[in-house]
Amino acid sequence: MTLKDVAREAQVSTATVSRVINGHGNVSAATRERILGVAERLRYVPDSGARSLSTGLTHTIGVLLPDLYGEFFSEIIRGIDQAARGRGLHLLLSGVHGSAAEAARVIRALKGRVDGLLIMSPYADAAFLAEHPAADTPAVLMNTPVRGYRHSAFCIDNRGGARVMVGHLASVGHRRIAFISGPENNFDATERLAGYREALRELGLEAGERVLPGDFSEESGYRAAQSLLAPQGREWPDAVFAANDMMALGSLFAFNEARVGVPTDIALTGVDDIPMARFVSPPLTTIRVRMAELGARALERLASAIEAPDAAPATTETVSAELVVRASCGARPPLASHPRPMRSGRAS
Amino acid sequence: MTLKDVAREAQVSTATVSRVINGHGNVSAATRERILGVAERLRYVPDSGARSLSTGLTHTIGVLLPDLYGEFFSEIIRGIDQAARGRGLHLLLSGVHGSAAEAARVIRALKGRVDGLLIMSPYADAAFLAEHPAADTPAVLMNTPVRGYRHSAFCIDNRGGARVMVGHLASVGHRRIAFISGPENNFDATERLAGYREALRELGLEAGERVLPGDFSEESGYRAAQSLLAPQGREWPDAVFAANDMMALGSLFAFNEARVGVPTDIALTGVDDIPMARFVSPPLTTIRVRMAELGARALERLASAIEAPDAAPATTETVSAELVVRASCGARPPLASHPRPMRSGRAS
DNA sequence: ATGTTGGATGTAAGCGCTTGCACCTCGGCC
DNA sequence: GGCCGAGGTGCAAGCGCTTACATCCAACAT
Repeated sequence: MTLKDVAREAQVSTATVSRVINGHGNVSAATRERILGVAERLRYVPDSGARSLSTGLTHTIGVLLPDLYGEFFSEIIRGIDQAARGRGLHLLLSGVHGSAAEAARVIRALKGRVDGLLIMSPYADAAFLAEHPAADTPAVLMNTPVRGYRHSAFCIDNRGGARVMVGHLASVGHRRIAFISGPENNFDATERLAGYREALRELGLEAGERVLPGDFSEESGYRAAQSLLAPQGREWPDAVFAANDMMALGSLFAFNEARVGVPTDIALTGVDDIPMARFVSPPLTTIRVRMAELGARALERLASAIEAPDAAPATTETVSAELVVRASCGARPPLASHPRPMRSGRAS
Repeated sequence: MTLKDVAREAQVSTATVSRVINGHGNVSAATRERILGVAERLRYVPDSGARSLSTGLTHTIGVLLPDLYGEFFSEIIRGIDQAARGRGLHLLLSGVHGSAAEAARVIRALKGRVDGLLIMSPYADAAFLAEHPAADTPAVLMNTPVRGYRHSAFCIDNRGGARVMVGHLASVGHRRIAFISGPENNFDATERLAGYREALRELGLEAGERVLPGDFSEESGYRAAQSLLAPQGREWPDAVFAANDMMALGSLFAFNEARVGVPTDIALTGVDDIPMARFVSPPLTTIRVRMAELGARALERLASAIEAPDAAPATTETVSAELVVRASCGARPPLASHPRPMRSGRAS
């Protein structure tokens, strides 16, 4: 079962077997065949753990995500996996829920098992990274506020996406554009809010600025819309821009309940392009973020950083967000057409 | 940076340092403190790879999934991750796309890096498992047709779920129940079809049996519904039971286009309870499968198999599928109420 | 015939850690 | 006072593999 067994059986040294298994060095054809035969017969499978110890290479990437939940992360993982497969790398996955301390513990536990780290964690700030044991391991950050001190980073262009959306709403004729924000301490959320405000400023629409609290949940979007419609409230805005699609959906239900027409009475848009966005009525105009691409690019970057540790300096790149125009923004008549077919819901 | 460095610095042998780090053996308080201090100062982090080689334990589970795509697998992974975290295990993830050969290659590559395998692959049949190198590694199968030869297995109760659905439709008064099937070589699909047929038989509704081809895609559901409505066709069935929700949605669009009322003219149901199911109009009656639970239970089973290799025999367990009654089956008036709030769409 | 290759193979020293066993040092006991 | 036991520590042999270096030998050049 081990190299040694094969060596003994084939009457050669372990070195020779190792050479054959790895295709290294000079081994005569005869010996090679013999060894291969024995290995086959003994069902020998090399122990990659031992190999890693010896070579210092694990061909494995540690992936730290804040949560393994939902379509969002499944997309990232898919992108990472695809890129990893292309490079013959394995993925050691870890959903980090708790504190910075937990994140640090996980990273420590990965020492000696991974060649590099892909980190997406709210706790992965500069202090954390400087202080903690990731120091000696190549790492790439995903969607963190940290601008690369020594690590490359990939971020979603939340700010740009929000600006594009506001620009689009304005171009369709909406002047008073309200915003339903996300959690206050959330990086994505604050960036989107900032983009919204910037765009209003640039377009001279500050007068219509109105920010409603939200927390990314459908429920909070529902409440935000209700507060907007409250009788004692001000005049309705022309459009509501929710910081994510789930809140936009919540708002949509509130509007439906109140018999407020979307987009006839009020336009509505979101961010994320979740699968449901195209299925609701009216289909939701939103911002699509290529999470799979983000994951794939981050892995590629990490892989090159591992291959050539000091070839390139740490960079911070941005994955562009793209406007997806459907009916809810009023740019098109809300026709009840058949959406384009989706990928199969089940794969097994 | 290594054990040896700490030992030298603290003027003790590596054995003692190892004991302190692992909390083993008898070490005087004084020495322990000194070593801990040095370790801290040197930022020593044990190399878990080396530790694994020495102990033979990796505390890592290899997870083989057919594809890392979509909500379905993200749920399984989440369940696995949660259970793994609870037991202090890491996850080595691998999406296996191609052939049985590729699956075998991946399993070989995992030798020495994992303590056990969680396998979900259409290629993981009995022959594959007997032949291939998983033989010496504890493994648990998920949702495969194989009945445990030496491996435990967890399956979704597709057949039972389908029967429950047919029973429900019948109880609501539908007699002629059509079925849109999934891919022919798909295990889930064939089980659901079998359940449908069994239930019809038991209920004496064979006369209404009608199976339309489908492939789990929305598009195929759309076409199936169209063929059902085709003018030259037979009389419409009372209900259409699609083998998954995506096809049910496709059918729903076809019915909408044809101005066929659901559930007034025709009832419609699916399987999977994808998030969209509750958002469409009318909300879709469906079968919910607890994928996260399946993943979690499979991991628990594997973990105990690893701890006590021959404590329990291989078992095949079934994860129950549960009926979710909404409006599309005609059991309730299709009211446009606000669905219960969903979990946040974004977590970062 | 002797020195020189260079291909084929073996030797053995690690990689960083764990752990059975041996060793030492005491306090306590008869 | 010698013996025992036990806590505290070190020694060294692995775990399974890779790889620099040494070795050997046939073939070849001079």
